[in-house]
Amino acid sequence: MPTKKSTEKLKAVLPSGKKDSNFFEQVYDVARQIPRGRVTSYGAIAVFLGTKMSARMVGWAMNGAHTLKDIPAHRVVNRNGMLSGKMHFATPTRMEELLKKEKIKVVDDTIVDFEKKFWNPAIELTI
DNA sequence: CCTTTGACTCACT
DNA sequence: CAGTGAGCCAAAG
Repeated sequence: MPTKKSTEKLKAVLPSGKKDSNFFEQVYDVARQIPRGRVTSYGAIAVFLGTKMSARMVGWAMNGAHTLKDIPAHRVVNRNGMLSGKMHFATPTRMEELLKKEKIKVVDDTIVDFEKKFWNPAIELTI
């Protein structure tokens, strides 16, 4: 299990320079592993992390992930498949375009066939 | 240290 | 069926 690799990255993971925040680490680790052309939801990641009720934290972590640029935050949307976080990108249309580049159809700020493109970390990563 | 907020979700009205 | 409220946890101010 390539967990060691994630540990290396720990040094630059947090915006505040705090490397003890295991929560953020996990969120970033999962987000990085989202396959191209697939998407997941904040809630799914939250469940995977064990804090299923608090998907907000995932979104908050994504905010920090924005600085790292190695995190495909555009592949993470809310449970409806709507690009709720698009406004947090450089441009509101950036997220949409990134998704379209990955063959993901986006209509009205919502991912088409979201359930079909859905990537469940709890299953794919099989903890 | 206490208050506010935040890219969510579920549930009740 | 749609809207509003509350719950959840952690970080930033």
